[in-house]
Amino acid sequence: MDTVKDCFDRFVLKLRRFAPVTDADEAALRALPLKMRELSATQYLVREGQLPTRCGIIAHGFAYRQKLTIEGDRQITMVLVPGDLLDLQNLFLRESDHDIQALTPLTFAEIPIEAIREAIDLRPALTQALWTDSLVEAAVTREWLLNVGRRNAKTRLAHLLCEFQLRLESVGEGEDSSYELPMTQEQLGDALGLTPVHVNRMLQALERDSLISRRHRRIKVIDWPRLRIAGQFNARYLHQHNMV
Amino acid sequence: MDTVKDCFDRFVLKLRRFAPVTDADEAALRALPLKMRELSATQYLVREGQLPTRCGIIAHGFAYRQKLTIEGDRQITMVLVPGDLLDLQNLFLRESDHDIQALTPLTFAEIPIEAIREAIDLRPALTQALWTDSLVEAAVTREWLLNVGRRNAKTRLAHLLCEFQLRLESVGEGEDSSYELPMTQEQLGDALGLTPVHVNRMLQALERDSLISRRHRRIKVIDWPRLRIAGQFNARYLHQHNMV
DNA sequence: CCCCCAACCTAACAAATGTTGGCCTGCGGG
DNA sequence: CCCGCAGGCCAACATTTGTTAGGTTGGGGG
Repeated sequence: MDTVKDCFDRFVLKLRRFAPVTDADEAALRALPLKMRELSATQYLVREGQLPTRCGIIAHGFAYRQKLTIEGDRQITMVLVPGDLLDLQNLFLRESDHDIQALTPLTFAEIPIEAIREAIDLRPALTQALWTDSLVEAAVTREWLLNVGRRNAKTRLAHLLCEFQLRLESVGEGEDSSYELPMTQEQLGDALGLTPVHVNRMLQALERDSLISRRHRRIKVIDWPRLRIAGQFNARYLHQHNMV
Repeated sequence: MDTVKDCFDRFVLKLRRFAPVTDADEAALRALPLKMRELSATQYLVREGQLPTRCGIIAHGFAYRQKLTIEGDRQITMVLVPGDLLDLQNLFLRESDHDIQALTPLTFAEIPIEAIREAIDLRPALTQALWTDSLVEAAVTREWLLNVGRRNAKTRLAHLLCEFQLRLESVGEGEDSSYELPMTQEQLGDALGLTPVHVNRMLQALERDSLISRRHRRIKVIDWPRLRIAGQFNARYLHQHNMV
């Protein structure tokens, strides 16, 4: 299997949802100098305060962005899936304002920031595609803020599960309404602003309501329509049909 | 007084914190076709689901981005101050995923999206400046997510007050450590994921601790160092020294 | 093959924050 | 000049979510 190809296939597939990408643009992306790298779970890709000079695209595995309070409480602000850009923001921002950490064993293509900068200078379509990607990420973060700020624990969790289902399906990782959710309940809590104990209670509640079933860490969505309602889920913020 | 000049002075001042903007770039911005518009408080600039075709820059007054749950609970995801872009994301995203609403009477320069698109096609420096601006906005949203998800009510409120102080100072609206905070306690609650009753309690707590004083809606920061500590405030996420 | 540890689960209790309802105040409009 | 009403304030009580602590389980490493 060709990891580099997988990586760019997913990446380009995603960009084409958001912006026009011609075959020539795609070729330019695939021609970028890169080095495939691997990390084991929990390793850091970027730490807050660092000045990174590379950018990554996930081929396999998951990662997440997190921020810490002074007391060490953690908020996960985004989960990154295959095809996602790891640290595009460092194209223009000097210091990273958050950590990026591997959630599972991770394979990614590492590209020098300078190479990306040259590519977008030459190809306005790539500027549009990447910029749009960062705008969509901001939209997802806004939705998470609504989720954490204004929805109760059960709704919040259901919403997150809906989002994963859609995002994983869209990169071909979710089969017949079930998917591997490689997060501990503690990490789910850190994404939702809840304690692991309460995440556990709410997972059981969703299971009791026959919205999902669980086996180890595989989530199976049993009743998508009702899960959607339970999570007040409206996919607009994912902007997946931006190019219609 | 020249409102258009005020508006662009602040706007360019802000961009120069983030990205190199030459005098020629600045001239190109100032040459954009625009129409000054005014709105009264509570009027909407953009509604979720709309396809806006214009972009605004605030000259005077405040606005905010908000999202609503199905039940009508509101989360304010960002407060916009003079010099801020009102809806740049609509440069590339079709449907707006949130509302933008005036918080106070508002004066802003309205620019057709097409004109901005042409300007950035001609001038890569403007692409960088505006893109960076949207990255900083995303960074602020991430910090708010941390704030709402992982900090207690008092810390959260103190953090928000610190952020306002800095952002207002940086556009010349905060004098001698006090500023007009034109938000009701209900709106503060909607920004913090709290009820107005609890915002009231926490404002009183901060006042009792002699960190701030209040007179109507004017906030005076009495003890900035201690307010910073109380709010666990670290300004890194504002990226105000990106160009150093 | 077994051991060990991380993750999961559970329950009793504690605390933070929300809810309700009512009163007070000041300001803008008639 | 007064009236009405939005915003602020307050207190009693309700609820959600957090805390602590301990027991259970399953899979990877030795």
